[in-house]
Amino acid sequence: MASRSRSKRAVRSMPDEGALQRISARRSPAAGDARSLAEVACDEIRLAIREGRIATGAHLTEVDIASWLGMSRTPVREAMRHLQSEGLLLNQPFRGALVMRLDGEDMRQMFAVRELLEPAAAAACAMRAGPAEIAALRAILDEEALALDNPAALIPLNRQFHDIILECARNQFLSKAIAAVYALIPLLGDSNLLDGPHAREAHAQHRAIVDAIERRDAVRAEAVAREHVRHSLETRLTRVGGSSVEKSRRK
Amino acid sequence: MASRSRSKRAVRSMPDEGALQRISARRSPAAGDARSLAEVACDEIRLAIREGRIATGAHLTEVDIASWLGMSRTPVREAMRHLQSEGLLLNQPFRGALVMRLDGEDMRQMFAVRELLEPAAAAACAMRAGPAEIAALRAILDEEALALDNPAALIPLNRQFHDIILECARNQFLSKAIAAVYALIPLLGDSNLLDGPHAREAHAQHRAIVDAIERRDAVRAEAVAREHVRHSLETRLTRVGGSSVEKSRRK
DNA sequence: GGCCGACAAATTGTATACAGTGAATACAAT
DNA sequence: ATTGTATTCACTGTATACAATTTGTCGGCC
Repeated sequence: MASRSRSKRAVRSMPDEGALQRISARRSPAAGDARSLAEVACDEIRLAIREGRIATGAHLTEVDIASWLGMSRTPVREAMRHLQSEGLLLNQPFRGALVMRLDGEDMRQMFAVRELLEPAAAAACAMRAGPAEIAALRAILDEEALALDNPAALIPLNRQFHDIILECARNQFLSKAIAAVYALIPLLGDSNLLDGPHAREAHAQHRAIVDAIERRDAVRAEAVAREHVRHSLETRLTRVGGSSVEKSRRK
Repeated sequence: MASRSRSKRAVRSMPDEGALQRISARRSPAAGDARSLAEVACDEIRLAIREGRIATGAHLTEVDIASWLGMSRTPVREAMRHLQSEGLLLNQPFRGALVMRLDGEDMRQMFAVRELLEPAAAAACAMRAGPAEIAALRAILDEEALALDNPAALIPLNRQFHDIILECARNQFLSKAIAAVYALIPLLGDSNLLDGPHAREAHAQHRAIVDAIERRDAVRAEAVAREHVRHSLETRLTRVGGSSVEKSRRK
């Protein structure tokens, strides 16, 4: 009935003028940015999804994003295509893109695969790690120990920890497979590490994994890594169950 | 306008003129193609790599591909970006892209991960398969049996077989992870199914997998699938060892 | 009142122009 | 001859204009 005068159905999820100004401050010509606008767009969109500024299920169009980020459609298009191939966005041929949304079943599927891959990475790492890698892991552990109640610091540390193990496994296909799964983590919302008890338990498991790696105990590393993934899923599930978040039924 | 013969200059490591003509016949105005040029470009490049018309290690530029396929740089660029994210091409920021090449170690890594994922898919399928899926698998088996010496028919059947199992596993993340690994298969060169004995053994294993699935014997399905992957790697390795090793053709 | 076709709006798909980057090359100075 | 510097060149990164396509809406017709 109401004639569509504007193209802003997803208005509430789009950052407005304030954010726009903040972002497009990137335009300094002399700065050695070295990142293409497409990469910037990709990261911005991903971040906005992770932080909930763009809601899951929202409808995105190239021009909206382009004007939001203050660039032309070309790099935005490239970024959206990339996010589509990652699975974060769902392409609709002439109608824009939808931000994918995951339900509890999807989450279970994700963790089932992680439970397959991450223990394998830990085991491979245990067989290949050299002194340098073990030292790097220990350094992360120490930093984690000091940041257990500081999620903002803990989250990148956690990522580094898993990256080192993955790199140490020296299997590009394992890395690719895990990356394909991790790509959808921004859709899960807040990190588990915001939860203090979970962070402590996760840190203890990290320590156990490094201990096993240092002893070249691949079996133990694999087992602890599997437990680590399981624990992560449990925390997710209890957090969802405990909070008031309910699945919205609207299509 | 869309003239089909454009300036075909500076074709260095490109397919020859025959291929060029064959491809650019795509511009029929009435055809309900429904595929974007970017998708066409993506498929053409992938196919050319798989068939060896574009050598691994070759240097590709957007303009070369664009003039080869008779389209503008925009869809070509999109396709190349996609192939880069798949890992088939290696991007060099302002200098084009290289066709990735895999050595024996890479191949071992790939099969190590497949040995992790495909058995899991078979097991999940064994737990979830309904009559329809089992019938579909049996139909494929029958067709395979008739085409054991016809690789051109066998190859798509093989893909369908694995696709059905994967879909039946009903885990989008497992699918994504396997897809990430499979994406680099075009770099491996000729299919194992060109080898008669291998094709027969693979068919027997397929049959054993379906039998296990039908009996809901997840453990057995998993074991046979693992053996299937191992056998595939062995064939690859012996073929490489036996045939002319053309590793260092060019730097 | 409901169905059907044409028109209009919105959005993507594609082409192309132009600017920026980094390597190769030519040239001058030592 | 060698090295340092300027120029050129091929290529990508980005913006923008235009074509194609889908969908929703409005009017007419049964």
